[in-house]
Order: sequence, then structure tokens, then C-alpha cells
Amino acid sequence: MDKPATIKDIAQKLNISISTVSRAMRNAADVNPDTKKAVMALSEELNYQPNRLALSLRQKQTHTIGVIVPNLDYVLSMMVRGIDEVALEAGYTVMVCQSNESFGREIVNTRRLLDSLVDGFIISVSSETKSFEHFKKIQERNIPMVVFDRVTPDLVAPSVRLDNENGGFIATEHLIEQGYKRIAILAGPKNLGISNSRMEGYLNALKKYKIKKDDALIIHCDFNQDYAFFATQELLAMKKRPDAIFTISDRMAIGAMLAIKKKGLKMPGDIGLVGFNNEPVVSLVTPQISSVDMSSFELGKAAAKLFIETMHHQEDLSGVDQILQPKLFIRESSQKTVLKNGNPK
Amino acid sequence: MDKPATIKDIAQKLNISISTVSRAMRNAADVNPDTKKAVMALSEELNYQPNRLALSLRQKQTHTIGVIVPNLDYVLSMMVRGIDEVALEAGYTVMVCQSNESFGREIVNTRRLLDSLVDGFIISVSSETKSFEHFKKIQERNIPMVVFDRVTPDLVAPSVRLDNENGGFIATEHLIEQGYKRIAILAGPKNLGISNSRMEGYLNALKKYKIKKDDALIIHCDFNQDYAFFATQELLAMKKRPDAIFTISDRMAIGAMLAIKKKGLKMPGDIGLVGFNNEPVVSLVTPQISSVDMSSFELGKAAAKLFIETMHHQEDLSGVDQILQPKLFIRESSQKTVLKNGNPK
DNA sequence: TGAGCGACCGAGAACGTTACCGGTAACGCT
DNA sequence: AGCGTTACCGGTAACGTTCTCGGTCGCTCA
Repeated sequence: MDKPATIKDIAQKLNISISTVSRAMRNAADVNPDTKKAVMALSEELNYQPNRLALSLRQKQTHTIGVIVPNLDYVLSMMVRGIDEVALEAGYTVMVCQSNESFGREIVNTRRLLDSLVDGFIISVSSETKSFEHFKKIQERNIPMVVFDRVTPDLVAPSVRLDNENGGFIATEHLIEQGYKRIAILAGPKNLGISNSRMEGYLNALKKYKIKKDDALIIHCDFNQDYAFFATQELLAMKKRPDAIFTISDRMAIGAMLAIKKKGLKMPGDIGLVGFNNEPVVSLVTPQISSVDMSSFELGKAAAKLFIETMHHQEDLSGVDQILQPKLFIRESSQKTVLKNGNPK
Repeated sequence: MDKPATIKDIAQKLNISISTVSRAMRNAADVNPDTKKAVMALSEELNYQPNRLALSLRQKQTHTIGVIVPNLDYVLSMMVRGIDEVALEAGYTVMVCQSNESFGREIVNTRRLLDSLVDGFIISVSSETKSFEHFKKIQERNIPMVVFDRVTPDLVAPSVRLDNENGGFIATEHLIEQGYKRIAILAGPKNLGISNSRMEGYLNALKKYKIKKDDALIIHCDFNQDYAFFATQELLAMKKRPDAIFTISDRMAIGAMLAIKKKGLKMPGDIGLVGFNNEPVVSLVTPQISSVDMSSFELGKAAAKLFIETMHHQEDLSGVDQILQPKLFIRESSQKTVLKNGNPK
């Protein structure tokens, strides 16, 4: 009674063969309703739980998805929740590993998950990652893999992501419409795809409104509040300082805001600010910060759904690139004029 | 080359037996150095990875820890990172499941992890949980289990937690020392242990300073910003309104702050506020909110270490109750007088 | 010289499950 | 009566590993 009951125990007690019990258990055909009932009853009584390990060993799948994320901040933990939700529904268990934005850690994690024999991967790459060999090894072994959020052209795989370019565009366009003229951008590391896309959108908006791009207003800094703070201080110390800043994350927006406050500038009067992600914190600070919203939870769900799909139909879905649209939430930090139309735009 | 290489493949190619390969692999005795070298070389060449499933099936352990947490907010995701860190070091992989503060989900998660045959559990219970049968089932099966952060007397297991009582005490004492007289507390759900402990500390502080407890100033509400907002509004509408509020979480403190601002009261002049957790957000809002800090990362590490210990020595450690001490970070929201001594206190 | 010992190796069972194949009995049909 | 069909069941191999046991050398020593 101590050791968990096995199919063999049931077979012995019922004086039938192991095979029959096995069949009865997963209500297959070819088994007498009475024996089936008996098996069910006894397995209930013995509190029988099929041994996943043996099962997995046999049919070479573990019903486990390996999820690798750079961290578990607000946005990503929302996405993980979305993944979890869908995966659970589909009978999968997820193993979440954080790479802590570290390349080395990411390699360790993939290795680890790989030899835990996960059925596949759902991945958001670390910002430090420039080489993708460890991920390509996954693909060489024909193990399904979906990338989400942090997508890169260096890794060809079915993907789900935000329309980051459009996100950058609507943020910048909004600032322009509010009358800001010299708009700076705090971008992330140069090798980070989402950062570049958002910057692309920024540049497109400038182009549309015939504003000349000024390289001095384009700052690459780490994805991090403190760096953003210092970068903003430098921006504000310029002779012709910018009159608005678009940051590609809310944490950077917070850093920028602190620098702006320290300098004693008025927001949105002297300077405008728009962030990205629409984390709860942006509506708690003073002034509240406008931000581009991405529905993280939905994005996570979409990633998991796409994964399930690649599992079921084994056709090549590596061309799939599902794109979700962002929405801009306008708040005090950028709203010079009172808008007539509602919010979000 | 497509299928991963097995020990059998190596044996065949080398014309030796499976057993010998197995022995050579885990550098056991009784194997000729030359054969061993040959095995190593070939296994390297074939990129051999031992099959964890078979291994686990054999030796009845999976080297996996099931972690169940109510959510992945700032505090808990820090703790999970701590757990991860230590577990990885010790050769364990962790499976994180979120219960979303839901009792039902918690049951599903334990069941799921249980039949994933995790070697043990590290658990923080959901706030909704009042019955602990699902966890007791784990213990009945003699599977190691450590609880952390959200500890409850209903569940006897080795535990790691904050000294919540002291946390409540120092927060309240600080408010008293600042000259506040009518101190309210926003506590959490009545069945949540950490909430009750923090309240206990609050009551102890009142007692020490001979302040009469006033039941009207003790509010139980959900662990949630919106509830805290409404609760605070009611508090402020009282005839003899409180002149300070201690909330048992920062999110609740945020809710309280919003209500206070809406009412137009000055902080810390008209009313003082102290939160709990010391999340980054509390130093971003205006005024900055004092908060009791817990070192979440360290707490997570401690939990994992304790778990590893229970795994190794199978003595009964269920009496162990490791307690970390909180620190108070004093900020604008509660600092009526300028303190001489440093910070944190 | 043969008993004993150490070094090395292989066979086979076991972990818990499923898939495949074959077998038996009962029954209905020609 | 003989046949095919149906419904049910059991035996066995296999998944990849480790563990236990026993076997075969060749060497040493009395």
C-alpha cells in the first residue's frame, strides 16, 4: 500500500493479464464491459496513477513543454500565464526556465530541458544572445519549437510577436500630433530585435511627418531603469535638448521620468514621454505615463496555441509569423492638448 | 544519426556488452581503462545523452522539483529565481506552476506534478486555500515537501518564512514613533497566515505603547489594489478617521495611497502610510511609500536549500521553521519628523 | 601445480507501460 | 458439419537504463 499501485498489481488481484488491464484503462475496444468495470473499480480503490515515466519511455513523448524566458518581469510572467493556460488545457505541463538575460544560462537551460526530454520548446531569447547554435541544435533534432515576443531573423521558426514596428510608429506619431518636434528615442541593445523594430517604427513616423532624423537623439542603452536615467540626463544636457522621449520599455520610461523630474522639467509641458508595455506602474506615477499596450496574456496564449498546432500537424510551419497589434494608451505624460476622441486610440 | 544514440548503439559498435558501456559511462570500477577510453570517445562522437526517462524509471527519481506558487508577482518571481538558482546548482530542475490564488487550480497543479513524478515539492499556498487534503496526500506518500512564505499551521512541514509578526510590529512601532495615534490596518483574507501574523505584530505594537485596539480600524479585504482603495475610502469617511494606515502588502498600499490622494489628504502630514514587501514601485510613486522589506531572493534560496536537505538526510525535519528577519525602509509616506539615525532602521 | 584471487566482462532481470500478434470460445450461416 | 466472424483475452517484445550475479581469464603463491 505504500508503493503506488501498478497495472500489474491490478492484473494479479483480478486474475487477468496485464494487457487486458492496460486496454481497459484507456477504454479501448476489445474488452468486456464487466472486466472493464472491475478494473476501473479496483484502480479507483488502489488509487492507481499511471506512471508517466514508463508511459513516456514507451511512446517517446513526455507531454512537457520547455519554456525559456529571459526573466519573469510583469510582461513575461503574464505571457507565461497565457502559455500555461493553453498548455494545461491541451494536456501539457510546462517547465519554465529563466535565462536571466544571460547567454550562458540560456545554453544551460536548453541543455537541461533537452535532456529532460521535453516534447518541444517555446522560447523568448535573451537580450545577450547573439549566437543561436544552441537553438539550432533543437531544430536539427526535429524537436518542435516556437519563438515568441523576442523574435529574431537569425532563428527561423514559427513565431508569435507584437507588431513592434507599428507600436513604435503609433507612439511617435502621437507625440508628433501633440506638437512635439525633437523626439528622442531610448532604444535597447543593438542586437535586440524588438528594440530595432520599435525604432524602425519611430523612424517611419518621423519620415511620414517629414521630420529629419537626428542621430544624436537615438540612444542605445541597456534595458534597464538606471541606464535610462543616465541616458536621459545626457539627453537633457544637450544644447538643443529633445522635447519628447519615446522609450521602448516602461522601465526605461520610469528612468527617463526620474531624470526629467530631477532636472525640474514639466511633463507634458516642457517634455513629452511615451513608454512601452503598459505595465500597471505607469498609471501610478506622477504624471501618469502614456504607453503602448501589448496584450501579454493573449500573446502567451497564442504562442502556446501555435506550439500545439506544430505538434499536431507536422507540416512545416516555420514560415508562420503571427502578429498581434498594439494599442496606445494616452496619459498625462504626453497629452499636451485635450483629445476629443476616446482612449485607447 | 537522426534518433539520439543509446547505450546499446555504443555497445554494438564497440562489440562489447551493454553492461560494460553502462559501467564505463558512470566511471565505475571494474572496467578496463582502455575500454573506458574507447567508450568515452565514441559517446562523445555520437553525442550521446543518457535518457533521463529510462534512468528515472529505473532509480525512481526524476531530479525534478515541483514548485507551486499562487502567482508570479514581483515578490514571488524573485523567490522562484532564488529556488531556481539553488536547485540548478544541486542538479535539480524545477517545474513552476501558478495556482492563480485558486484552490481548484492548486489541486490540479499538485495532481499534475504528482503524476509527473517530481521528487518533491516546494510550496507557497494560495490565499483561497482552507483545506489541505491535497497537500497531505503528498506527505502520505512520503514525498518530501517544503513550504515557504505563505506558511500555515494546518500544514506541518519544514518551512522557511519571514518573521511577519516582527514585520508588522516594526511598521506599526515606526508609525507610533512618528506621532500617529489612530493607526488602521488593511489586512488580507482572514485565513491567510501571513496576514494574521502581520496583524499580530500590529496589535503587539499597539499594546506596547498602550494604545487601545479599535476594531473599526482593522479591515480585512482582498489582497488587491482595488479592494484596498475602497476600504481606505471607507476608513477616511469615518467620523474619527485614522491618521495612519499600515497595509500588509504594497499593492494594497498603492490602493490606499490612491484613495488618500483622491480625498485630498496630505501625506505624511495628514496621514501616514506603511506598506509591506518593498517592491520597486513604492519608491516611484509620490510620495514614496515606506515599506517593510523582505529579501525574497534569499528566502527562495533558503527554501530550496532546506528542500535539498530534507532530500539528503531523510530524518524528519518537519519541525524546522526557518525565519528571516524583515527590515523597514522609511520613506516620505510616514516620515513626519526628520530622523537622525540612518535608514533602514 | 593447482588453489585462490583480482581484474574484467556479459547475461539477464527489472522499472511500468503499450503495441503487436496470436489464440480461444461462442455463435450464426451455409 | 464445417466455416468464418466476432468478442475477448494473453504472451511477449520493446522503450533505455542499472544492478546483481556469475563467469572467464591470467597471475601469484604455497
